[in-house]
Amino acid sequence: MYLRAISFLQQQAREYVSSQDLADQLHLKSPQIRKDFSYFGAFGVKGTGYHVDTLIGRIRDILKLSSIQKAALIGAGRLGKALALYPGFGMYGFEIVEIFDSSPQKIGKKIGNTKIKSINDLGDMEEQGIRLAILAVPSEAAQEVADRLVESGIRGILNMAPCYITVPKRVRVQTIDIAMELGILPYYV
Amino acid sequence: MYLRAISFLQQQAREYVSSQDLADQLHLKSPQIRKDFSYFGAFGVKGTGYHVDTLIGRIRDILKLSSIQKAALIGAGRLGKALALYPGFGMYGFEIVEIFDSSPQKIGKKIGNTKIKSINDLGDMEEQGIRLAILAVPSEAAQEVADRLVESGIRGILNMAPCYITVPKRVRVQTIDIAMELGILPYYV
DNA sequence: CTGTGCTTGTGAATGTGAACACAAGCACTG
DNA sequence: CAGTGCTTGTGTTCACATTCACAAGCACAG
Ligand SMILES: NC(=O)c1ccc[n+]([C@@H]2O[C@H](COP(=O)([O-])OP(=O)(O)OC[C@H]3O[C@@H](n4cnc5c(N)ncnc54)[C@H](O)[C@@H]3O)[C@@H](O)[C@H]2O)c1
Ligand SMILES: NC(=O)c1ccc[n+]([C@@H]2O[C@H](COP(=O)([O-])OP(=O)(O)OC[C@H]3O[C@@H](n4cnc5c(N)ncnc54)[C@H](O)[C@@H]3O)[C@@H](O)[C@H]2O)c1
Repeated sequence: MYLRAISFLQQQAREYVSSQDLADQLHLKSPQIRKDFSYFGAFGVKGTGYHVDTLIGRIRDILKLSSIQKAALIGAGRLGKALALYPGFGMYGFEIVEIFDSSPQKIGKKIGNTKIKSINDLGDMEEQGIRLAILAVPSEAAQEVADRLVESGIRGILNMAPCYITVPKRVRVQTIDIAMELGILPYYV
Repeated sequence: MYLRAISFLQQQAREYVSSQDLADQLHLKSPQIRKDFSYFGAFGVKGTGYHVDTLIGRIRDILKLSSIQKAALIGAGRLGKALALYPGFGMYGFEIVEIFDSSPQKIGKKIGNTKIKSINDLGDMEEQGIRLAILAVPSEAAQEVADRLVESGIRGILNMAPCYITVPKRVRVQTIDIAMELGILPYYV
């Protein structure tokens, strides 16, 4: 969240930012931000604020986003297609290098410059340096595909299906349930 | 989250569920679940668990998801198209009744059964009983469109653009930044 | 109708994160 | 070089959420 906000400031050629500025932008309190940054090691300048470039570098290092991270996309349906063509992953240094699907109609076709391969040709992801996967298959297939991904050496899964998937401890899953997020709104409205 | 998990059990014709069962499924501790449900008012049966149908009804009531909620979609791009055709909103009682875009190439075309209208014909959402909007426009346009939505009487916005938008206090915003969620993974991997 | 086995509901203890308040420090001015 | 204005870093306080532990209660069996 900080990385996104501060990258935005970088684009505007801002050199320094104060905790108060960030707090206003992110709708947080300024001590919160100073405490967080202090855990990274102190590098703010009293009276001036934090050096934007330094801050971005530090956060990227901590999040291990300094080097390009390869990712595989599973499921070339409506959502999968949108994700495959989404340029926003680039900002965090992600690159979708493989797309897999199970549908014979889709295998062999291309999305952008990437050819859709059969899920049966998943192979060894670890060997290819692909540690992340984006899962955009129907809920019913999510667990089965996750199992295959784990077997192939994937270490992190971004799950777009509205269901829990079970994986070994060494694998990290992050689930986004878009409908659920929308479901939060009526309560407050 | 509870609603999703328990709806799943309902589909499997499960009649009762214990806090322990749910805890295992959601990777939580069972007292957490009992505490949460106790805030809703006690209605579990000792020795048996919670009645699935009653629980779902209660949670839907609290979240104001008992009646159908109309929603407008803004932005008929790649993501917008996927969202417009996504059946998963139905589970929470949502229905996308209007689609708006600014591109002359898209206005007038249909996605599913819904015609894409011009953003200039937004009109009065409140009058039409539309209180929610899904925002799937480029980041640069997000704030401007949000302002127009607020003006038209929208009360809740699901923002898919990777940026903060500022709205009056009476309006609630929920932002999903898909790339950011993926950005969390490398740290743990 | 009594005993056994679960499961709930909740007071108390624990853990954790946010907010406050302020000393310390840098920059810039005259 | 002293004075002024901002901003950081952090010890302390506070608030809240999670977890524990256990009495109370229901179902079902014999
Ligand atoms: N469409 C949306 O806007 C949206 C929004 C939120 C969540 N989702 C979720 O994302 C997932 C995909 O949604 P969608 O709308 O793209 O669905 P879709 O039906 O358009 O696409 C699913 C794709 O997955 C492929 N697939 C099915 N089983 C597979 C398997 N075992 N291995 C590999 N590929 C397989 C299908 O061939 C298809 O191409 C679903 O779980 C859905 O709930 C979608
Ligand atoms: N594509 C994805 O998978 C993906 C993933 C995560 C987030 N997002 C975000 O979702 C948003 C949309 O992404 P996309 O890939 O669909 O982009 P897109 O360029 O394909 O579509 C954007 C649509 O918005 C319309 N638009 C532009 N300005 C508008 C305005 N002022 N009023 C109404 N409509 C307007 C455009 O005509 C276009 O149809 C972006 O903010 C993007 O960052 C997309």
